[in-house]
Amino acid sequence: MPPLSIVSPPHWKAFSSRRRDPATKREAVLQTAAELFLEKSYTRTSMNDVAERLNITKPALYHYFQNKEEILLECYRWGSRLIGEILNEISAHCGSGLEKVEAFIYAYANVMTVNFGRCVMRLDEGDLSPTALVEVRGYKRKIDRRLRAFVQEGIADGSIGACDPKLAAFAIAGALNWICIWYEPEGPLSPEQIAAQFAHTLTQGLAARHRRGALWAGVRNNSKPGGLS
Amino acid sequence: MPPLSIVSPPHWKAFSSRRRDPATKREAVLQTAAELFLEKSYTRTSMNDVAERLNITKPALYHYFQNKEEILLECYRWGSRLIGEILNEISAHCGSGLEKVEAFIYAYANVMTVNFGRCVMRLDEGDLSPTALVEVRGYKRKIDRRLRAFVQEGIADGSIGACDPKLAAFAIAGALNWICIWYEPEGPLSPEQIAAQFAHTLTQGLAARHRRGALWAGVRNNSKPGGLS
Amino acid sequence: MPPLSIVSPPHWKAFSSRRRDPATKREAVLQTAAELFLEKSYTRTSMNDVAERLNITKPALYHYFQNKEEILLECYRWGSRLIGEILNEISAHCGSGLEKVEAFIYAYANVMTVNFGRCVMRLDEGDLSPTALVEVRGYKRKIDRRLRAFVQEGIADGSIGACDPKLAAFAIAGALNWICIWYEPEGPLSPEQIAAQFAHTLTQGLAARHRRGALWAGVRNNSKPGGLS
Amino acid sequence: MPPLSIVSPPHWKAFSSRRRDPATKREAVLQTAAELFLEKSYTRTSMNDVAERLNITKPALYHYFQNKEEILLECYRWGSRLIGEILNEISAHCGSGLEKVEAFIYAYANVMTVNFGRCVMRLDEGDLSPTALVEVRGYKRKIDRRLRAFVQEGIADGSIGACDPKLAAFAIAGALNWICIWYEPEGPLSPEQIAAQFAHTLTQGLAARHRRGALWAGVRNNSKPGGLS
DNA sequence: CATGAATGAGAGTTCATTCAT
DNA sequence: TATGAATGAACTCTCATTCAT
Repeated sequence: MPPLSIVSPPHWKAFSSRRRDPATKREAVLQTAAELFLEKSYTRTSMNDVAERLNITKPALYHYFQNKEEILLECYRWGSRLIGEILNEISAHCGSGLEKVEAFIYAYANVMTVNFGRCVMRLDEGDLSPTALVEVRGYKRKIDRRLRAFVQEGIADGSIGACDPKLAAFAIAGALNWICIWYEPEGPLSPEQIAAQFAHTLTQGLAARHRRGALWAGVRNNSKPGGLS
Repeated sequence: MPPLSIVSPPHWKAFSSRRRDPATKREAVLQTAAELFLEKSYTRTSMNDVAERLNITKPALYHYFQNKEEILLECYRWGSRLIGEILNEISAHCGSGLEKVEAFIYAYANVMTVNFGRCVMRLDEGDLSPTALVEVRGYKRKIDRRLRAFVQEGIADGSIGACDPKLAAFAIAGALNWICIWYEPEGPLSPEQIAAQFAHTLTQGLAARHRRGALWAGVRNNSKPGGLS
Repeated sequence: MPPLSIVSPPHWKAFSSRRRDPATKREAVLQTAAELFLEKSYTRTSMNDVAERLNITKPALYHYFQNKEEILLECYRWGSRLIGEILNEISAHCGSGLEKVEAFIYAYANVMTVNFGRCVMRLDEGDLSPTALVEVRGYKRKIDRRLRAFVQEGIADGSIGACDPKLAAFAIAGALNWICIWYEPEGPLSPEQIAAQFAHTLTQGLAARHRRGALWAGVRNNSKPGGLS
Repeated sequence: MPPLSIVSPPHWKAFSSRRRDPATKREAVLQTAAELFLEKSYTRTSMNDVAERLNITKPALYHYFQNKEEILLECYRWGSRLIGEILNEISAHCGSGLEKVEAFIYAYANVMTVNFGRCVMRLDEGDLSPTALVEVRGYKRKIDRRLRAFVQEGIADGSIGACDPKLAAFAIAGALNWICIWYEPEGPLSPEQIAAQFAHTLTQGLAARHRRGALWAGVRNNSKPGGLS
């Protein structure tokens, strides 16, 4: 849907006609809710807000979702599915561990600029009921595990230097997840720009790569942070 | 639990006697509130919750703070002060740009495991009033600017490879800020372990540095946090 | 109590059915609130009190009014409208300045025995927010100005003796406004009786008109309210 | 105390020295409270407000008064005493009923510009407990009865035209009591100006006295407050 | 005596949710 | 089917009043 990716119709249009696919309407609710949740947080978004933006009445929402939390949960599910698909594709197509990690960074950075993707990492898990929390934590753990597996692969095949895969994955995931907090759709940075530099910075590091031997080794030692509280 | 005896006394002890330093009590409120805000989020933490944990009544809190938001704002201020101090020390003592960034990562990772530090980055800005929001945004912008300045210094002095300093700072800050979301005080990872690997990973990158001697590999291995799940 | 059957039904009847003109319900709320505000003052009247008297729950009130103050403000508006209409009619129909003032006294005294009219002058302006206060002060000033204009007309056309119109208007308004403080609907004085004597006393004064012909005496006699306790 | 009538010392000075007549302090509390009650109403005046303006602590107030209501009640008593004295003086010294009424209007209008006097008529009786209410109502009734008696005297001695004394007293009292609502100490109207015109308007009426000689016109002119906007 | 600290009761308001039509 | 109306529970905050020192 290339043209739609630029200007998609407002979600409430899905409700303009009586005869409309209920699934479409459900999705419209979801899209609108995700929007609002990201704008104002789940707690500050009232069912009224959602209904208003869709030009429907509040109880109508309860036709499509049992309660507010189900809407939230569906946002998480939708976003997790998006991320899962990325991971599948990467697992299938890419080469070395480092290449997989790089591909992941690139693709994931893009997802973090999409509403449902942002929801997964930006919204507050604490708003979920215990049951739903378990489910969502499951999704997140799975993502983490798969990223970690890429890192481990890389260590094994020598494309990634020795390190603790868990912490490496946390560092990568953190940098990427934080995107969904500072990213602004209307801002100056395009998702691609972000993705590209992040892929580079996280894999190659900040340090200048001088064609160097032992000399630099000493410098690196010195650069170890000492004496900071 | 003898080892816990070095731990500071529970905050509510500050309220056990009527005549006691009000500043101590104020801080006790703040500490307890920060705890709860991190556990359950600001919105889900009621003034009653704070009062209960301190073994006082709700209105007593209003002796020390004008309203709930002031408590929140003070948490932000306290945390921002912590981070500001780190930055000052680094600016004063460190060498090259890369060294500053590394020192920053190390110190900042540690702050992200401390309640007030976590508050700054973990709590939802949206809970602040417009005025307070401006203030807090100011603190955050300042932190970002100073980190970015370190990166620029590094690029200038050749210790950091060419890159967009803004995005580099975002990557670093993201990885670090995310710590305050997954970090658990009782968990298996010590703040130092986290800090050490993050400092390495973010500056040197994941990618293996080829054509390197075994010596370095060993050193890196040693610095790796061991025994992580 | 057959004579009471002409009395309007209790306001809570408006809420007996779920589907009923919302405007009717809004007015019922207003009437009930005005009643209570006059009985117990605005501050001492809780939203619960209003709701209880209407046999509904507190939050239901918020369907019809945004907050407590809006209810208060609407009472002021309603009453001001009543008074404004009086003034319009008088401006249109009456003759000399003195006749206008007399007509005003008569009509106004009656309004001061009606709930909404009483609200305007009896309730405490200090309970209004600054914005609302400006609005209400505007209404009051307008009333004052128009009464003062009648007095000035009277001075100009010779029907009223020389005096400071501002103070004269204050005296008249004061006497009339005070009605809403001592008047009791169930009391022995009918609004008409009050209106009649006030119209006489304020225009003709207390002082006996000595050395006058029978003509004048008779007129005075006729205009005197008879049968007062 | 002529000099004090212009610039009396702030009431909190009574508390500046440890050794001070407790009665003086009590009165200072009363004066301050009356001030605040008139500025913001009894309900909106907190004990804190009173204490703050006196530069003392809240519980100190409870040394001089049992509770907030006692302060209010004392204001009523003080003011009622002032008014009672006026009435006594008039009863003793004046001549005809009309003269007494006129003297009353003059004196009473002045009292209505004094804090304690204003309290009696401006503050909301509803803030009093049932017992106190009975007491205050008693004071008010007494005032009303005495004014009414003057009117009756006037009717009997022919100085006042036939009318219902009760309603006449209400009209006069209303006009006068209302002063305490619109009067501003810093405003352009002096108490004397107000008193003078009110005395005239209420006794002579608004209506021009036709077929009268220049003598009367002149007198009326003199009594008119000049230079009012 | 005087004070800082604390409390209990109650206010207005919001909101997810569910009747009743 | 879909909606306007209604609810109950919860939360923040205020204030007169009273301990404890």
